[in-house]
Amino acid sequence: MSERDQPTLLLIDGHSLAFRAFYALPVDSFQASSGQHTNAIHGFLSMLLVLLQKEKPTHIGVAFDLSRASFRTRDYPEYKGTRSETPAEFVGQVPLLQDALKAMNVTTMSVEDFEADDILATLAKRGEQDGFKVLVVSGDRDAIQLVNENVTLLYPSRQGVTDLTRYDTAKVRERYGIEPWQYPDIAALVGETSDNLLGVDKVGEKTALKWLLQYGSLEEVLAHADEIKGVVGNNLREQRDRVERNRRLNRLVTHVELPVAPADLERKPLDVPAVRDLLGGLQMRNILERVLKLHGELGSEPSDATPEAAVAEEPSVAPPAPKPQSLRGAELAAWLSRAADEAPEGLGLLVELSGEQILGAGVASATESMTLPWAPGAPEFAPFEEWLASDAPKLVHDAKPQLKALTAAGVALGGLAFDTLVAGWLLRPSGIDKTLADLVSRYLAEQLPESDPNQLVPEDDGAGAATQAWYVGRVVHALRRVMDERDQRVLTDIELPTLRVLGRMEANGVAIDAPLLSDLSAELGLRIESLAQEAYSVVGHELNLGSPKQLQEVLFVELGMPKTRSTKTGFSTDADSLADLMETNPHPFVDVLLQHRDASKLRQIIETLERGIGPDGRIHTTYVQTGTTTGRISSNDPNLQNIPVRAEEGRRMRAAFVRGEAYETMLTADYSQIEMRIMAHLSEDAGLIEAFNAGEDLHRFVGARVFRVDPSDVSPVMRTKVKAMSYGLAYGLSAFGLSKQLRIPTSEAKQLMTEYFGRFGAVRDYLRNVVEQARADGYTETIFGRRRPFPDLNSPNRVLRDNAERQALNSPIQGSAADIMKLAMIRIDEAMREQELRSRMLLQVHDELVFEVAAGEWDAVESIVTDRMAHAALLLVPLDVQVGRGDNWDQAAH
DNA sequence: TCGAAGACGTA
DNA sequence: CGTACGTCTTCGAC
Repeated sequence: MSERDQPTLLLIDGHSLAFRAFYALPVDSFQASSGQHTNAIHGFLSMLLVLLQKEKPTHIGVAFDLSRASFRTRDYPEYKGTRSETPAEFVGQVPLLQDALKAMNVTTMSVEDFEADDILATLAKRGEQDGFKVLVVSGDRDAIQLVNENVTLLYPSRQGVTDLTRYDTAKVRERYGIEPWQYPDIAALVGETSDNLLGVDKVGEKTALKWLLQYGSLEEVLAHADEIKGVVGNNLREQRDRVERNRRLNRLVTHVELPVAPADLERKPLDVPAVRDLLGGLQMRNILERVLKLHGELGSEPSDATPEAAVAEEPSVAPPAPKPQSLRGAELAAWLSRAADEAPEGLGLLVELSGEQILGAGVASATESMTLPWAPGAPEFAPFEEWLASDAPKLVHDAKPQLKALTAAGVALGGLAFDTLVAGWLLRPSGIDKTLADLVSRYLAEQLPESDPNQLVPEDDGAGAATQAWYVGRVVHALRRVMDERDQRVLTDIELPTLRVLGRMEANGVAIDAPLLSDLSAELGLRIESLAQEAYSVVGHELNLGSPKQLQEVLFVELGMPKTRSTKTGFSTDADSLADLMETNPHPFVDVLLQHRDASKLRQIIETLERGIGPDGRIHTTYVQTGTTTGRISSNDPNLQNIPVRAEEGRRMRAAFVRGEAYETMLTADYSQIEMRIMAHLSEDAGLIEAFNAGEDLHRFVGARVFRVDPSDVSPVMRTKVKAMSYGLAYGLSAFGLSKQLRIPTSEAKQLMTEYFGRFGAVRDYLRNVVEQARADGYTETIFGRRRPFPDLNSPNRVLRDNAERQALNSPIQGSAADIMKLAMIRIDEAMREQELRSRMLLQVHDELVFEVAAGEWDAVESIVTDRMAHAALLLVPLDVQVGRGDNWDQAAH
């Protein structure tokens, strides 16, 4: 038989692969509307499909464990005893997976008293004898012993399931330095943690391999155990029982009695209706399509309809995009009215833009789409503008720029009912789904057709505006099925109204005193130049002060300074490290360098701001509503949320943010200690609640409790320490971190934390509880129901897990504060519009808002702002709002 | 030209 | 070995 004609037998350990899939794919993302989890099924079938395609096996079999009990557990009851309870979400998927395989006409089998790998071993051996090329897929390393010139093991990698490492004889030799059949000898000596098999103490792969190479086999190693010196030799002699037991248990059985022979496992065509029924019912559209596609490529089963026809009949398979129509005038009015009536859930809408310029629009229902070569004001599209302005629900992807363009063109947009970008972010705030195409692929398991940039709107047969609008509507449909009422409320009550407010703020912009900025920039330029010269003369040569690499050379080599904290590429030259250096080794170079850095940073910020000033003399930042994991808003292009404020020079920069000419003054309003207040609310800590209700200086109050003194006796040092501790709490600060920040010994930091938690115990309980709850739930939640998933809380990787714990601790606090600020903004905006004030909201910096106030409106604005901010949420402690007034941002902040 | 790393500004 | 961001510069890979 020629190589080409040799039949290939694919043997899979079903349980172990499905289990890998379960942990490789997020359980929450694969769920049918019934609540049935499908991630393991999905992952397993993905892997199977890849294998069918790549390996083209002629015969297939999948073996499952019947239960945990087997002849091995009778021999050694603790076998696999350390494995924790199988998650319920997984257990429920196994029978469904078996059904799916049955529908695909793939033989599955289980045998009482044996594990799946024994079945595979038996079939592999027979298959080899019968002339098959055998592929074994198993996540159990013991399967390595099966490898030989006719048998290859495919072993799943740590992360995915579709990523399989191919172990043939050569690969095993390369990886383990032995022949495959010797692997159980190594494993017997080393042990296998996952099977609860202890090996010989202090013996790892290296030692085991050395012995095997020296004596030739495990038997010989044991026979010569007396000759082996040292502690390991002793251990081997004392623990040879373990080795013998391990070797007994890890030998796979090749004589399991089976009802089938390899030849019976021939690949057969699918039972198409059964496959559709099962996978369709589980809403696994993507997998279903792939299965049917592969089936079609097999070209079998002539009795069934062609795959294309089958797709059209089956509603769970992607419908083709409707051909866009193009109507205008009365016909358009009639279409819109009928489509809107037929789709009470809303119509997809896309306003096509080039910058702020409107190029056209697309509208779509579930079955029809409309392309509009529309320019605002064109009479033949008047019905469209009326529909836009009406309350009729619109479904949009990334509505903010479209809303802004419409507003700028004098067109109103009413009834914004859904934004797929925002909703996608609410479900997965870690931010992987950024485009409509991402959402289409995740939630519809389809590909958004490529849009042709050269294509004009009317000829819309790719992803033009109409087709995109149609996809938006379908994504909304899919998203609504995965969103519960809580998700929907966050979207409707918080995010969509916030989107409108942000749009207005961006359009408003903030006026800049450009001459003030350029004066400051020039002054800084001079200072930077002279500081650089000074630095060069101190070290005796020129260098690039902005290059950490060159700085390291000068600091640690030329000047011989002690090494600082190490980084990936060497040693740190950051401000903290340099400050440490100044303590032990004061040197003029370090001092000059720090000043130079300071001035350069400031000038750099100024230059960025100057580039951002528009023709109207104002800076229009962009607020990114979907840019953070916690619910905060971010600002970019330019970022106006990191304008310096701490240093004196920074304040001069803020003084360049001024009221517009038509306005009387600026108003700033900020929440004081909002995160600590949220902490008080969430933890219900009596002491902290009292602190806020007492109305006394928070840190003085807390200091008095922690140091057991009278509030009037809290010294500035005590206050600083307590303040750092309080702020650090919400970040998961450790004693080490606290000691570093306060430059005090770790022991003192530890002591401080102990005292603090002794007095505010409910805070500690709360913080612990948040993490535990998140570990159990897989997510955290803010006061208003915004969720953030935390897949890493159960990670075996400690760094990942520790990071996730701190994030989980911080998220409800930062996120609730963000929610409160958004609600306040919505209500302020609403009240200002109701009262028809000309004053405008300009900036949001997380806990601060900046307004410009029109003449005569101060009292009204101040009262609205204070009231709406203070009452945005009802907590166990009051929300304190500080308001300031001035001609510019700096002045108004005091 | 791009991305990573380091640095640093804000809440 | 403290959360959440955005932007700049340098430097090495492409």
